[in-house]
Amino acid sequence: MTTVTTPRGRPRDARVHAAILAATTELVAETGYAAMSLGAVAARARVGKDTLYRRWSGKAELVYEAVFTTTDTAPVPDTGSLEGDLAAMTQQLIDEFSTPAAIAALPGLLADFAADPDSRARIRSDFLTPAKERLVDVFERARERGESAADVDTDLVLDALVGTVVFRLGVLGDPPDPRLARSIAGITAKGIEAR
Amino acid sequence: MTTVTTPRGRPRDARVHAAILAATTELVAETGYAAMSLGAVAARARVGKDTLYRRWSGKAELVYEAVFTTTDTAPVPDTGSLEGDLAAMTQQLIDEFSTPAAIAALPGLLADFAADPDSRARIRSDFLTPAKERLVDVFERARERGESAADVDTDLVLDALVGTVVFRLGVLGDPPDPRLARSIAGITAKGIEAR
Amino acid sequence: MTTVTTPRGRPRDARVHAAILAATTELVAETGYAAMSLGAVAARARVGKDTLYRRWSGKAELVYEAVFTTTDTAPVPDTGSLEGDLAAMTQQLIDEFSTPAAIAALPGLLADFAADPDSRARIRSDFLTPAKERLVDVFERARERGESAADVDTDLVLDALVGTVVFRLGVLGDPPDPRLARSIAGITAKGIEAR
Amino acid sequence: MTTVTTPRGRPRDARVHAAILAATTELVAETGYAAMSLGAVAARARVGKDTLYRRWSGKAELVYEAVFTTTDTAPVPDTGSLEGDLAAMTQQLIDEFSTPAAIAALPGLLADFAADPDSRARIRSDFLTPAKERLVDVFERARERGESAADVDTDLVLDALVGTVVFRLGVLGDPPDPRLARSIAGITAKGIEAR
DNA sequence: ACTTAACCGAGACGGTACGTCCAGTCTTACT
DNA sequence: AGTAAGACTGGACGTACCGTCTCGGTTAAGT
Repeated sequence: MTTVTTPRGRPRDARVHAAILAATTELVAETGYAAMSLGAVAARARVGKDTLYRRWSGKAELVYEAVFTTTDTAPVPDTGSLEGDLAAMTQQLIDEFSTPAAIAALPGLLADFAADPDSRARIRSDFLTPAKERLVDVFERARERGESAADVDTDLVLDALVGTVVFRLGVLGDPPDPRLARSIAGITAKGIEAR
Repeated sequence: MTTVTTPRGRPRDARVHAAILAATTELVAETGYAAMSLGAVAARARVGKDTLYRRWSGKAELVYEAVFTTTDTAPVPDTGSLEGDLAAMTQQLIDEFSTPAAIAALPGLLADFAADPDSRARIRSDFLTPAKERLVDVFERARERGESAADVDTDLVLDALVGTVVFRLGVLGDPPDPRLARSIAGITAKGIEAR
Repeated sequence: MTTVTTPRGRPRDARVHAAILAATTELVAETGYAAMSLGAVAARARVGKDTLYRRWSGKAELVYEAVFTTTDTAPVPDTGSLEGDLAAMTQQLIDEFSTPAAIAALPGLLADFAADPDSRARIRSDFLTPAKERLVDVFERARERGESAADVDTDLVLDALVGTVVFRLGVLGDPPDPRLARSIAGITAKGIEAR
Repeated sequence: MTTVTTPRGRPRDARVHAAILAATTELVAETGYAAMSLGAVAARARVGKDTLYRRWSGKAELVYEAVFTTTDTAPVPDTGSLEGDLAAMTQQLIDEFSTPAAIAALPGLLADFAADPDSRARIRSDFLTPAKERLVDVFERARERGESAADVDTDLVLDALVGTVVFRLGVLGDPPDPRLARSIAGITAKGIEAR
């Protein structure tokens, strides 16, 4: 049972929250992650710096919330084949990482997260875990169809999908090729089935 | 024809060069990429800051030379199977990225490179191209053995190998699992062969 | 004729007033004038910051009321000699300025008042005027006794007494010497008489 | 014997020093002591903030050097009478404190110095001591002329002169009356002689 | 031997961002 | 309407780096 303490004092303004996130998304896309200062975000959002630090611990947390808060409403793909499902999931990943803000933010954001053990753990728990659950569903169905053996290393497959997409789009800056998802899924699915 | 201008004045001291690279490797491993300042490197190497900037354009270039200068003497693997060759190459990659300095440097270094179009191009030309040539050799031999079709997307395979390893070791900070190379190579090789 | 508007709503709580003044006196003595924030006063008095600003215009006004509200009940000294009367008045001044809170508050308070023309005028009208009236009485009696000529520059004498005491106790931080009042009064009285 | 260590590195630029002091004097006169920020000084002097903090520990030290660095070349007055000498010295004091920058700076500067024990000691040692030496000379001559007894409390007289002038000009903001020095000196001199 | 030009250590320089703190105002729910 | 709590804008603080510059002094190659 959670003790719900009645909040006291002036409640936080949701419009302020939204204005900050919007300013962050704009600025990171315009100037890049490293060149974006929190002072500039505050100025663009017409907000004091304190208001930023009251809600987020620093640049990384702020950008993470601003850029990667896909409510993830898309259903788990069910195309009837492992390869089709993997391609659909990879495409979802590419779509999420292909916005101008995401492309500009990704490498710097991951670098900042990687520099702190707690944040590193958050990548796994907050970002990868939901995707892994969807991937487990996909493999479960593939196993029922007899396409895949039971003991697939789901973590490795997920890390490979994410790592490949991040490296291509974020680090190398390649334009999002519409065939990319199918290519990746093709190799991966066949590699798993053939074991 | 390159005009070789005879250098005049005092020649650069090779010991200074080495001292800077050593200090860089130490500091990046101790404090991390972002927290490592060039002033600290200069102080540790007992060198003026100008001496750094005379030789490298900034932190990224310096760290790149200090950490990733594997003279790459290892021969192209030839184990007799595509899977074996891929596993050997992946292991070489993991070895290169598993030193304390490399793990600490990788995400921040890639972020800095990714932020500048010229540097981004250098990742392809300086770092990936040598690896790609080795990978082309491997695929060539596999094709001769009949393990693989002609039209393998070498770039994609390479990006996947590098991206996966970087994400695992650099971003997530996972300890280097001795079975990792085989796992990755297994899926990839079978995925390619099964096409 | 003053229009007495009947106050509407909840009347102000006198105990709140007292708690704020007490917290102010404590904090200014503990931390000094500049380091004392109104937020800290509010917290110590268990009061909202608005309650402070509703009653005082800022730090200077609040500290002034908290520290210098000697209801000045002491009678005008009448020792029978100019020197004795001046010594008594100077001692009253020293007593008022010698509390820990007053010593800590004085220089900063005067600086804040001095920075604003209106507040500067208030030093004369609110603080110096009552003292001047008492000093005029003293000189009046001295003149009747034949100790002093009619045209004494009362303002100058008062400014000299206050300025000297403030400089000694507040600025230089000298401990209050019990002979100080007599020394100052001695020179001043003889200087006036000898004209 | 003082060990003169050879200065290493780039020497400090005297023009930078002068530009900062000039900007400080201007700004403190324009905006007042409290409202003058070191950031504004740096901007006006076209200088980085670090350069300020490298030379001065804070606002108080900077303003002190900028405003109160009278090389004090004026000779010790020798008018032939104690009253005349005191009047001359008081006038020197008034002149030093009557510049726009000094008037604006004095109360806030004294408040900041008073808040720190070390700085408080510096008022005595750096500012008052030279004046005291001159005052001792004056009293010495007066004693030789038979105008004054031997045991004058020089510190008290000096504190009274300074305190009175500071209070009048700095705190109350009175315009510098040309008769002020004579009035103060008149009372003080007669008060001393009459003992 | 002497000149010349680049190298070198040290640290000052202009500039930008950091994260914290406070002032003074405003917005809730409660009394 | 007064009140406690605390969010809000705005701005100064003092620190840390960046990348450049300016010193005194060193080290070879070319004269």
